[in-house]
Amino acid sequence: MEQVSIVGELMQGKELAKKLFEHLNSSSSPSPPSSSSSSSSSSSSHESNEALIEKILSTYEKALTMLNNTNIMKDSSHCSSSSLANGSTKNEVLDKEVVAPKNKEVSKKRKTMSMWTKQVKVCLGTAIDGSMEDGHSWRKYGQKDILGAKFPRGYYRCTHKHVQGCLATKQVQKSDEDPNVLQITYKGRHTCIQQVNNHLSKRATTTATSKPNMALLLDHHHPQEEEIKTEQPHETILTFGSSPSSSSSQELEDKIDDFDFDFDLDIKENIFPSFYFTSPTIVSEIESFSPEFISPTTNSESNSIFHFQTSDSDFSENVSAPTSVSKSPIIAGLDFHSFDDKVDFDNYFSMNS
DNA sequence: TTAATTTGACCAGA
DNA sequence: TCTGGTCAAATTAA
Repeated sequence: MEQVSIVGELMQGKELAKKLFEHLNSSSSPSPPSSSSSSSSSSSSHESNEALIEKILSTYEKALTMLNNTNIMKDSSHCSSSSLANGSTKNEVLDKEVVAPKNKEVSKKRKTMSMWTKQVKVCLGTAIDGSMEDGHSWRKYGQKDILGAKFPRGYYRCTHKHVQGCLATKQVQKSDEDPNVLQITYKGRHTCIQQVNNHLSKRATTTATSKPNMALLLDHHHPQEEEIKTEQPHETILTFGSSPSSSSSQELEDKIDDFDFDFDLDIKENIFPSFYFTSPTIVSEIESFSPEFISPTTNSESNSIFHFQTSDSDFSENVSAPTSVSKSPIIAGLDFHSFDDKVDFDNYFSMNS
């Protein structure tokens, strides 16, 4: 039914990505542009790149919207206690993206904020302090006893809120049923530049030390970041994307610069880095297409998450850190690489309203 | 001294 | 009026 058109959209996206890749290669000067000076390239080239990016996003959005339409709340019940690969961490992912995004407008103050929740299983004694590493620095700004809940809810905002106007917040609350489970609800997206730079610098390191993509698959198992890096509302799709809150041309330009930098690191060297979905709904939907469509993870314990690739666990917010290592699958013959953390398919999928 | 956390008060939506 | 979310002063930690 819709699968054909979804695949078609994805194929189109791939073609556009190829074009963009070629475009970037052809337009790159002998000396690679720095992240801060990449915007100095010809404006026409820049514009066409932008147009390509928009097309790519459009195709992916269509595909994901189709997926979304055919897969609403398919699974929210399974709760695999997937162990971490190295077993050295104190935290453990219980489930990811357990709750579908709640796009209800919570209040006037945050009426445009998308929400999504994850559950994280923690060891006894782990405080409900929201300090579990998820790639962001959070500052607690409040705590409330919630009616009907055994445990108080902690409110956290991005540390860079005041400096950079980052509006990302999260709420951390122990589950009533299982105090070992933290329910973390994220709201808003990170717009803090430091966050982006962290991605890039970390990934730059990774890329420099691990040549092929496959190398990225197997490395970087940061215990504290095992848990989850899951984000973001749909407006995050690209870091330079269509966030309503980051619509200024300067921001856009900055982010495009970041994007260029990404290509320097990732595309020019190796094609696109891979991505992986974190939402079980996406995974199950894709898997339902065809057994051959995706080669599922071989990890038997991680049945709730399908990772297209585990790569740099420092992808921070945009991707969910894997609980286990899985190989990079080939989707319908596509070498389905994407723009790394710049493209958040998961959010795209889950946050489309 | 600076940054982070705590906690009571305030605000807005239901 | 109740409740959840946020603010901001006081407190604590680094």
